[in-house]
Amino acid sequence: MKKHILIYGLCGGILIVVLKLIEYRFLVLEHSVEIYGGLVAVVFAALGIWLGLKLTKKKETVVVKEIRVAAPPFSVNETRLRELGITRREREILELIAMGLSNREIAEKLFVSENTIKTHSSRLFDKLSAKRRTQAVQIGKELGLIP
Amino acid sequence: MKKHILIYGLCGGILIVVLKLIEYRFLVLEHSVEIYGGLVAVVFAALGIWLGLKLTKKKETVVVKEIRVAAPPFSVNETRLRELGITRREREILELIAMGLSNREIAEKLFVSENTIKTHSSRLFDKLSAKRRTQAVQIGKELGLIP
DNA sequence: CCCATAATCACCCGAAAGGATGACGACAAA
DNA sequence: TTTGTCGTCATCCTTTCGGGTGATTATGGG
Repeated sequence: MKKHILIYGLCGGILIVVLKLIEYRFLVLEHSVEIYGGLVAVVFAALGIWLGLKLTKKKETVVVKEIRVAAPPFSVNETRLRELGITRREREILELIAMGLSNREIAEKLFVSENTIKTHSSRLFDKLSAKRRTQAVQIGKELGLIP
Repeated sequence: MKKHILIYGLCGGILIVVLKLIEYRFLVLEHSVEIYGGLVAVVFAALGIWLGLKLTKKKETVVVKEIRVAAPPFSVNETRLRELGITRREREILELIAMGLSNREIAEKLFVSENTIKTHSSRLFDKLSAKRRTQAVQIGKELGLIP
């Protein structure tokens, strides 16, 4: 900032000197004072505008717009799955449970017996420390196991 | 914008006239030309700065920052609640079911009998066309009844 | 090839959930 | 005042869930 002011003053000084010289050598006219004033005015006005622009140039107003993303991308938390020792089949069944299917419906969907689903879900609940399927769903969502 | 330029020019003219008068009446000194030039310089520099600021004032650079919000604000879909004729109590119980609580736990939490919870949930499932509590949760989330 | 793991299935039993129905008091709207 | 909704509670009964235990079959890694 001080640099600007220095340059500014320097320009003024130089200008005055230059004008002085010009006045005494080439512009010895009738209205030299008016011309002189006009020139000074023009030059300093230009400098002022330039300075004004300089001063406000970097003042970008950062408007932070919070944009809600429509479809938050979901990816299965594989790490947590491994941590808890949950198998693919178990995770798959958790997903179907979250969709509101009964054990029988899941069994039919996967072409296996209902007992199989029961064992899978039992082990799943153990690993998730869940006592009910609704709780398993809630925990599963929290851990990023299901969308 | 044209108005600004007009004012600008007008100021210049008035200034010159004023300075002329001053020069011939009070400031008949040795370095009157320098003083005159200096005054003109100062005034026009000020005007230039002002003009520069004016010109760039509204040029705010809008930077759009996309921020993924951790907790998307949730508001209950009252309209859908009314459409389905779901009461406050029923919605409240749906929320507790979604949290993974059993009927007994909900009953204890709300200081009512377990039978009451069962009636509420039964009516709720009817209104949601759900056959199971897990399904009710899934539908409830889809309809924006619960977060 | 053998072993560990995953997936499959069965049976039993108790607990939880769900369906149907009836009832009662509070409270607000008509 | 009557009517309707809401919240409450109960009883009976069926279905679903969940725990426990045991067993068989693939399948892939060492």
